[in-house]
Amino acid sequence: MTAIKDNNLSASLEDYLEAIFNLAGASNVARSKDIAKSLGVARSSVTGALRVLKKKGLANYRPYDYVTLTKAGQDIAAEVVRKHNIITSFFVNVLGVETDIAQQAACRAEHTLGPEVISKLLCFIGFVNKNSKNGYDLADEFKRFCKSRPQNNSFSGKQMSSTVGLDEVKPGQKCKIVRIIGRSGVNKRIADMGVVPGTILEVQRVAPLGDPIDVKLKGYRLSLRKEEASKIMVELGQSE
Amino acid sequence: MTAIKDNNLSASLEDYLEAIFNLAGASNVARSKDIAKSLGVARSSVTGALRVLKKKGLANYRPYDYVTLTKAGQDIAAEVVRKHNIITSFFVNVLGVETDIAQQAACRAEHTLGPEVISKLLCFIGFVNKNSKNGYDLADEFKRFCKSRPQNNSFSGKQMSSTVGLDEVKPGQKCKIVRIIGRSGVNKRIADMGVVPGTILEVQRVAPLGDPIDVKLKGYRLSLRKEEASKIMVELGQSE
DNA sequence: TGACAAAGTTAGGTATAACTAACTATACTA
DNA sequence: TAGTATAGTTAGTTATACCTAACTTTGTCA
Repeated sequence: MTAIKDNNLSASLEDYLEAIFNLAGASNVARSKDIAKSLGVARSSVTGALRVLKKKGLANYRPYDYVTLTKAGQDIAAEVVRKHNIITSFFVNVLGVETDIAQQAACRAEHTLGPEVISKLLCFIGFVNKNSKNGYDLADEFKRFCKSRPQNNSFSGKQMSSTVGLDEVKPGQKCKIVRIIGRSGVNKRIADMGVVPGTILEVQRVAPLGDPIDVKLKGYRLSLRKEEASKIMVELGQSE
Repeated sequence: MTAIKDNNLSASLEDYLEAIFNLAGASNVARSKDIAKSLGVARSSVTGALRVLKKKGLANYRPYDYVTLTKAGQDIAAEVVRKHNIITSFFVNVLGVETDIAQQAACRAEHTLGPEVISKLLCFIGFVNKNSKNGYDLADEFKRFCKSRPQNNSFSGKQMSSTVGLDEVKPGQKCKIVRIIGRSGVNKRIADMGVVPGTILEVQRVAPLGDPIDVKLKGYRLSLRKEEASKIMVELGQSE
């Protein structure tokens, strides 16, 4: 039970670590102003973050002094940078995403992809490179493939049933009742009026604040309160 | 200037939307308890999130009532689910990551990958599938490639110079001074004592609280305060 | 050396997103 | 139909991570 290494750094703190690591570069030193600029935050936010990093033993920080990373801080920062580079490299070299868009996406994704995915990604980049040397350039081949079918946006995975509440239907639209939600009391009242699943109805008029809503069904008119209408789930686009 | 659609949903709210969308499934209705369970949060947190989603016009919510998504909410949820599926599919089918790890990673990454990356990813999955039909199974080939070189963890992108403050060096270790940070006053004082970049020194004793630190350099001993030592950046692993 | 600008800090405030504990509404069941 | 279990809400607290405005420290230069 002796102080297990607490690796649970927030994405924000990892960003600070990475920024300091990158700024340190040649001089091993980062200045608060530059950290603030590179992360696009106020100077005072940097002060706060540095206090936390110091408390976690990742940065050497004393007020009004230069900032350096401890060994532990450097290790984490190096890992973040490594992830960042792997992800960017994949986006740019394999997927062919534009460099600055890839950079931004990588910066956001680097905190969320775990070691399994990262190592596979690294391996995959190696695979693509090796293949490219063997005469079959995968990245190139993929680029050609992309051009041949530019807009293939069909990957829904789930059949989108466009079911909405009756309170969202606009005047003039026809729809079919799919299901009625709600407690027995209200439910029964409107069921008595012929409002049951399967019924096709047409919205005729919606009052300014959406209450009440006038609908036509089975030849007669009905005025529903918005609260009731929201409980009647309907399917749009009924031609008849 | 008429109310431009505010698409800036937090990752947390997108998660709620996705959970409601998935729970709704057959019945078009989600219950607070189930949302809480599927996201692993307290029931009261769901109430709070639902209030926000209602205010943004994404969910139909009234206290003690069932929850449904508005058309707008459904659209966003469907997009999140779509992303989720694309990312998971890529992780599992192309990279060969284990399904539940891929699910978790996808769930975290789905909020951070923008449309460019997602569309490329989608396209890439199509590319891999097509290739697999043409006799060259890319995913399979990659799996074999992975096995042939299991531990290829070299992707640093940046030369890791293991430079730390002298205050982090343990007794007995030798190191070389790389750089001295700090204001002229202190800087000059220790420079006069022979502490200049390039010097190799050995840490002899560190007092209990890390202050002072006794070092040996150029044949004589020196006692440094921790504050001073932290400003002396050194490179570890000097054999001589 | 003393005034000034730049860098850094503090204080105080906001928003998000979670929690626990206590309360209230709803639904079920005898 | 009364009592109770469950679901849902409110109130109050915590932690993160940002902000602005005002203050302090530091370094430079005339």
